[in-house]
Amino acid sequence: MEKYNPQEIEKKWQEVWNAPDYYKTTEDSTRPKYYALEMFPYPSGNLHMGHVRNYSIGDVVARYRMMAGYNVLHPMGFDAFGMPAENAAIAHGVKPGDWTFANIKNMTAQQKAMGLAYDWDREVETCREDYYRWTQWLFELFYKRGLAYKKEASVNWCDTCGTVLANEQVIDGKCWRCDSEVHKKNLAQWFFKITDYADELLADLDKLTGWPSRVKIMQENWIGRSEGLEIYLDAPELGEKISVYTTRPDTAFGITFLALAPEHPLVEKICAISDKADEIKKFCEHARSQSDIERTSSESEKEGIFTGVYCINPFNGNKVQIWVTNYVVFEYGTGAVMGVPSGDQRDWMFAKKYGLDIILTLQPKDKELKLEEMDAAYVEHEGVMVNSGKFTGMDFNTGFQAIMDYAEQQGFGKRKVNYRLRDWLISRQRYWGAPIPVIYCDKCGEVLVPEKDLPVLLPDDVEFKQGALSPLSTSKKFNECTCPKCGGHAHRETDTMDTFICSSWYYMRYTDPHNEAKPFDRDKVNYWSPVDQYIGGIEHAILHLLYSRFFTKVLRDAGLLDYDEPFANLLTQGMVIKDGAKMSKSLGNVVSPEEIINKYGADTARLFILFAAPVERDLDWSDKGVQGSYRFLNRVWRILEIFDDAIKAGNDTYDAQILTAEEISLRRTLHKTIKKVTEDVRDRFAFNTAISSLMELVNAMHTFQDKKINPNLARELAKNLLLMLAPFVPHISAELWSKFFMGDVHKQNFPTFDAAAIVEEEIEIVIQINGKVRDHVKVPVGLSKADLEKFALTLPRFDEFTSGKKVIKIIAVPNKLINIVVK
RNA sequence: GCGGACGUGGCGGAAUUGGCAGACGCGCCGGACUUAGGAUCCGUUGCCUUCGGGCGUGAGGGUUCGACCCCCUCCGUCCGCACCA
Repeated sequence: MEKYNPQEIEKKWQEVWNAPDYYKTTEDSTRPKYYALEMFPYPSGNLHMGHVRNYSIGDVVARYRMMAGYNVLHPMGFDAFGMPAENAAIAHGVKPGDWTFANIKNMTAQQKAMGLAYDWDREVETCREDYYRWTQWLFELFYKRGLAYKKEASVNWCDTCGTVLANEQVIDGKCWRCDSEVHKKNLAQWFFKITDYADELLADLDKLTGWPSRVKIMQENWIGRSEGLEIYLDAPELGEKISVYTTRPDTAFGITFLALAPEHPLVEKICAISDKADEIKKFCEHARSQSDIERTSSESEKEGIFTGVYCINPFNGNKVQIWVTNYVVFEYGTGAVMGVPSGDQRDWMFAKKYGLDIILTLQPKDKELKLEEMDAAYVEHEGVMVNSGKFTGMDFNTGFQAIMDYAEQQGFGKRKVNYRLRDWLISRQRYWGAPIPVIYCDKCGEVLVPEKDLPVLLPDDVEFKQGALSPLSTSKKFNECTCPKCGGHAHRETDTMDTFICSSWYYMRYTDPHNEAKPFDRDKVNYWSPVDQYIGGIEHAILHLLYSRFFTKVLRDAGLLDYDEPFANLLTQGMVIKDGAKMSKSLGNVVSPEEIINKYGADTARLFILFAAPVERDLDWSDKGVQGSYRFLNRVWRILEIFDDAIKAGNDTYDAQILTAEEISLRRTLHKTIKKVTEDVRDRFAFNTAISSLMELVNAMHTFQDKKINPNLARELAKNLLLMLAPFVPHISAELWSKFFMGDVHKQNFPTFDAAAIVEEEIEIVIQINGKVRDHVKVPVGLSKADLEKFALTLPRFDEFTSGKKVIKIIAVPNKLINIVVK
């Protein structure tokens, strides 16, 4: 047999797998379905190790399920709209589409060089007309359902990207993509009403038993549900009632000031009657010029200005100063906050800074608080109410409810649920995205592009000027149009959609990718969905995963599909790091997948990446470790070469009774390995331990390298080893299989273990004295607790172990140990 | 500040239900083969040791016959959220 030559055999098998029908998938009611999915990539041009890890994991899952008898959907595609294509256009004058498709071509070649089992016929590219046509169609569906609206708002603006961003896409005050500072701008923008689904998005997290709790907690925090009371405070000078929202209605008697956000509409009204109008306006300008970070970081200084206007606390009739402050967030609650310095640390600090009154409303039970001695607010949710009129004396829980009841009875308050989640800002002032299919008519106003006219195509006569508003507005043929309703003069919306919209439904399109009449067929999407195993990075814990859940629920309500959640199980893989840091060009620690594959082959790359760490954890890249994986594949090759004659001489059915003791033991190792690998792959995604047990098996086979081996056993070993290796290292498995066996290794059934082969007659148990291991003895398997206790007394070294001491008791655990407790 | 995860040999990691800590791999050391070895094969490898054993899973305490695993306190690393009223 020739030497293991990965370059040669990998090319050979990839050609087989790339045949158009090889991995073609169709619905099949006779087998259970399994939808395995890796997050589709942005076509940056080259695969990086993170992709290799992602696809290696997904491929093991998919190939294992295929061999285990499932009808597996395993597709791949590209999240192909996005900024880098546009930047390439600005920098090098290439067309975004040309740049994108060239990158896709390159990356597809690299994916194929990994030997991945994809149904390429289902490939989806979100920048293609036959895809974004349906993205636009879905936008219209949202619009018709009242879930898409345009409004002027203070929004996040990234100068570098020249566009607005959704809240989810601002990380620590910085742009998620380019890391530059984001600031606020007032613009009329399109939003998706994700807040309508806040409650369900939160509640259904409980259904996601196959998701890491980490991700669910992050989404829970992001949605940020809270229950409280809205209170209306009369402001006689303004002739208005001011609404505030609080989660601490029990402290309402302690209100000593009211804080408005600078953006609050009442501020203007106040300025109209206040003699401090100039100062107030100046303060508001100052606050608005601050970044979100400056305004909302818990470290930054709280600032405010008294307006000179008052309102009335409806609970006790107290006159309350109205302030404008920089720390109240306009978008949350009512944009106005009641100030209770005794019960809220921020209010405490604010009151201390500006010398405002403080009224204590809650006393802890164990010690008495005195205002003069306090240096912080009392924020605990327990104690007895004080200074609270008829509520004085009630304990926290009773008073909390009683105050809300009272406010509702009196009509100056209402129980309210609030969310931190904001609506999803989906317009982008960029070119390379799906145009928002809306027309503005001089007479009819906002009009949807009729379905028959979709897609609204991207024009090619645009100018890319960084920083300029919407490149689409520079296109002559795009901008001007006629109104679909009245035929009059109109112009088009020139913003495009957030690319996260494209990626919110691609996994549905995979189930019916060529449909020209609708985004996907309902029966097909229902057959395949939900995704049984979704695999990707933790960076999408909120973003893509929250948006996709939202989309699924909207499309369900619209009757397009019949399930609640898109991804039944989620696996968040760790990063690939080197020298203690994430691989990055600037650190110069990047290892190119192409290089590794050229040098050692895809099988080695896949094996190493699956073996080196558990999938959820970060993986330390090690060149030496890669060599170790390469060495292992050579060992597999070599041992089958050594067994060559035996394997070919053996039969598939034989009587295992005739084996020697050593052979029986080797066969036992084989079947234990089958059990272990099956459980590790199927139940735990513990590919590292699955591979380590395969290594143990190969090591055990090597003990026969100089010995005669029963040909039937050699055959059984080779067959099952290759079947188990097939999902991990498909090329070498296919090659070796073809040398010894008929058919296609990947179309065989994954092996099942022979329970009889695993049974051992004797087992070694541990003898402990006071919990310390002192000896090992062999006993028959299954010896009962009672028999084991009796057996303990007959141990040859029993007297030695217990001499001079008193035996207190004997603990026996069948098949495990005997522990003799002495004193 | 709040929430979460993690902490095991020189390194990556294993120990799935409270029952032999360190599987497997890397590295190191030794041996075989060899003109040669950076190929391959075999073996050793937690620390200490008077060779009986002692110690050992971030630190300290607890529960238990028995704890990497459960409980308490603390330290460290990483991640998420962070004036959301």
